[in-house]
Parts: sequence; structure tokens; C-alpha cells
Amino acid sequence: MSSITKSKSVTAEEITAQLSDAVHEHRLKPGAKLREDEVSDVFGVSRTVVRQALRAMAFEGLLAIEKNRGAFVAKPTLKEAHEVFQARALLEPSTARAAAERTTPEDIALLERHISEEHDALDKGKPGLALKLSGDFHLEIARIADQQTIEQFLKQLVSRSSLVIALYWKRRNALCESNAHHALVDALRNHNGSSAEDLMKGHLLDIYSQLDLRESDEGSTSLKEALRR
Amino acid sequence: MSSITKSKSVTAEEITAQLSDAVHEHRLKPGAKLREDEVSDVFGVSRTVVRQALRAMAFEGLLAIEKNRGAFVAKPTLKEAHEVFQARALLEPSTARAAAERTTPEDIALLERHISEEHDALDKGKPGLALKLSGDFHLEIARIADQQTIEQFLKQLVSRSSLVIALYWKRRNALCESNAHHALVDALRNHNGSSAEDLMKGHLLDIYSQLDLRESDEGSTSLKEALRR
DNA sequence: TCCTGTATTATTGTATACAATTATTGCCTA
DNA sequence: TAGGCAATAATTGTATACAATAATACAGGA
Repeated sequence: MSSITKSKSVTAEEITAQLSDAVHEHRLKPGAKLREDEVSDVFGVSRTVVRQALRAMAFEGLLAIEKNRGAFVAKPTLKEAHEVFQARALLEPSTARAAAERTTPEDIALLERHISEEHDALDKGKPGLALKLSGDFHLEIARIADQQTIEQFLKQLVSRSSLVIALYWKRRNALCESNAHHALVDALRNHNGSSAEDLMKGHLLDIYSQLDLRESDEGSTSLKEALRR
Repeated sequence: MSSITKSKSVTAEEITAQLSDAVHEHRLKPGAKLREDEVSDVFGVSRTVVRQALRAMAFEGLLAIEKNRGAFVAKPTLKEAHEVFQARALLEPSTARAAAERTTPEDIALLERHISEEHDALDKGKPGLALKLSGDFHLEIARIADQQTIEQFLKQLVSRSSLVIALYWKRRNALCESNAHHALVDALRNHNGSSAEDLMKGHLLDIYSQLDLRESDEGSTSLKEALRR
């Protein structure tokens, strides 16, 4: 929670945004607990508004709130991990196709700026930031498609993907996916919908295949935690 | 809010459920305001827990919370109405296909019970209840498919569909869709995935075509409300 | 030492008081 | 009478106090 800034009157939305960024960038890791008065101290507001923020994040699947125990950064199970990418496979390719018909030069500029920021982040040794930007890239495509409902779902799916990647990514220093994003931008620029759809499908499969989603003992659940439920 | 029962200690989830039912059954109509202390009086809890419930409903798209003004039953725009059914068209057919591979005799029994309850509700002149049951039928299929993530999204989409139907349904007394549901159950019983997929696709298109989604003055917004924004 | 039950502490859940904002009413004036 | 302004009321937003629950520490006995 280093780069969190406090100011005079912080809204619940700002807290949600800053904490969400921290989760996306893996500064807050799956399983981490967020105590209410700790967060309220950091942001200088009462627990009331902190609870709003935490509940909002729970709705997005970023946190799991356990009654009388508190809010924890979510730890998606293997099943949830599969489900997230199955849902993305249903939503994103056709959304990319729709986006291709509507992409403007300004959109292209924005997407390319996005990609270069992503590269910068990787160069500067900030893989968490790069991952967050990579997720935003996907959301940007839903925005271009002018599909707010799908964009909203996708926001949740991208959030959960970030947690899935934190838990199940095979090798830490993969140079991954920038090529796929470049190719997608090309397809969008040329208003080539079916190409965009195919590229997106392949891109998602590519990410999916880089995850280690074999059966295991469900991550690092401690004995104590296992016995609790 | 007639059939709402109060008991000694009501949780936010119960309030959410009861209010959601009221919205689904169109006892609470789009645009209706839910004042916090009114709801807290009805359920016998403090505003704190009521606000939890209202915010949860806002996340599902059932309510729109306007800052310093309160919570109102949502009024989906035409664009949102289109988006809801586009999203359903992406998610539900393939989910029905997946469900067909996993449907058990118990599932069939449950679904048939569902359909008969739906008929009962129609016979007894409770079209709102019938509509709610009809939505639950679709959720049940996602449950059978064992896709919790998609089920969660679908829950939101079905909720919003209920609002869309309240606002844009063409003729009030359509005898509608029970045949489609019967056909779907048959396909599921026979584990016929592609049939289930096709039937679902057609069923959604059928509902969609019975909506009056042409451009208009956005429904029955009052003059006062129209001037406010 | 290890287990168990109990006392203590820490943390979340709920209610309530107060502040800030918006809606309403009534009055005054043109 | 209509419009605007001010005062009042109604409603939501936030902070805080207290209650309920869970986690921890500790003591006693096998």
C-alpha cells in the first residue's frame, strides 16, 4: 500500500479504485486481509465509507468478505479460474468483432499509447503495472464496441483474471502478449471484424494455456484455514 | 410492498431478496423510490443494513442510486435493453449446450415443477410471479451447466430483463413462452446439446422480438424528472 | 508437553447521532 | 398570478458508540 495518497475527503469510489489497482498490480496478494480500521486510518475516513469500498470490491470478485472475519483478497479456485476464461471466451471475441466496425483513429491512438505504456512498465521492472495495463487494453475494446453491459462484466472478469494469474501463472518472467495486442490493433484499424474476432479468440487461448490449471491442493491453503470450514 | 414480512432480526440478504422479488414481480415499478428509513421501518432494522441491501441491488442493476437523492428502481434505456439481450444471446445458448451434457433426472423434475408453477401463477392471475419464475428457469439452466460465473452474470441480466419487460413489453396479456421452455427441457433430457443451444437462441430472439424497442421519448419520464437532468 | 477451557483482546456488525444536501413550503415582489 | 428567494422540512452521507462475534493468550490438569 505504498503509493496510496491521502487527501482531505476521500470517496468510497477512490478507495475502491486505489485498492483495486493494488490488487491488480499484485501489491496486495490473494489471501491478504484488509482490516477496516487500518484502511480507514490510511485514507482518513470512517469505517462506514471503507465498508462501502470493500463491499463494492467484493461484488467485483476482488475480495471475499467472510462474516465476522473480514475482507480478504480473493483466491479463485481452479474451477473459478476455468470459468473466468470460459466466460471471456464467450464475450470477448464477438465484442472485438463489433469493435472493429466502430474503431476510430482516436481509438487506435489510444490503444497504441496503451501498448507502449505497457512496454515501458515492463522495461522499468514493473510487471504488475504492465499486467494491469494489459487488462485495461481488453476493457478498452469493449468500450470501443460501445457495449457497456459487456464492458461491466468484462471488468469483473479481467479483475478475476488478474488474481488467477497471480495464483496460477507458470513462469514469472514471460515476455508474453504484446504481439497479440499489436495484431489486434491492426485488425481494428482495418475494420477487419472477423480477423479481430479470431485474434482475440487465439489471444485468450494463449493466455489460458500459459496458466498451470492442473488439479492440485488448491494453492497454499493452510491446515488451519482448511479446518475452519 | 404488501407481502413483505418482518421478523426479529432481518439480514441485508433477506431484504435484498424480498425487494428483488418485488421488483421482478413488478410490484415495485421502474422509477419507484425506496427511502431508507421507510424500508428500515418495514423490516425493523437500522438504515445501516438497509443501505447494504440497496447497494447490493444497485450492483445487480436493479436500482440506480443517485448521490444525495436516493435509490430508485432502475429504468433501463433502449440501449441498455438491447445490450442486455445481446449479452444473453452470447452467454445462454452455449450454456444450454453445456447443461445438456450434465442434466440429471432430478434437474428435469425440478425444471418441470418450475414450468407448472409458472402455469399456475398465470392461471391465478399473477403474471408478475410467472415472469419471475420464468427468469429463474433460465438461471436454473446455468446452474445445471455448473457455471457459477456465468450464472452470476445471468442473474444480473435476468433482473434487468425483468425491468426491460416492464418498460417495453408490447402486449400485456401474451400467453408467451411456455412451449419454448418445454422444448428446452426435452432437449436437456435427451442430452441433445446442439438442440438445446438452438432452442435457447430462438427463445431469446422470440422474447426480444416481442419487445417494443423502437426509438421513443424514453418511456414515461415525467416532465419534472425530465427537466432535472 | 500437549490439550482444553476460560479470560482477554481484537475486529467486525449494527444502531444512532449529527452533518451535508436536497426538496418543499410560504412569502414577497413585480 | 408567476417567479424567485428564504426558511423549513425531509432525506441522504458520514462518523462514532456500542454490541456481537471471532481470534488470541493464558492458566490448569492430564
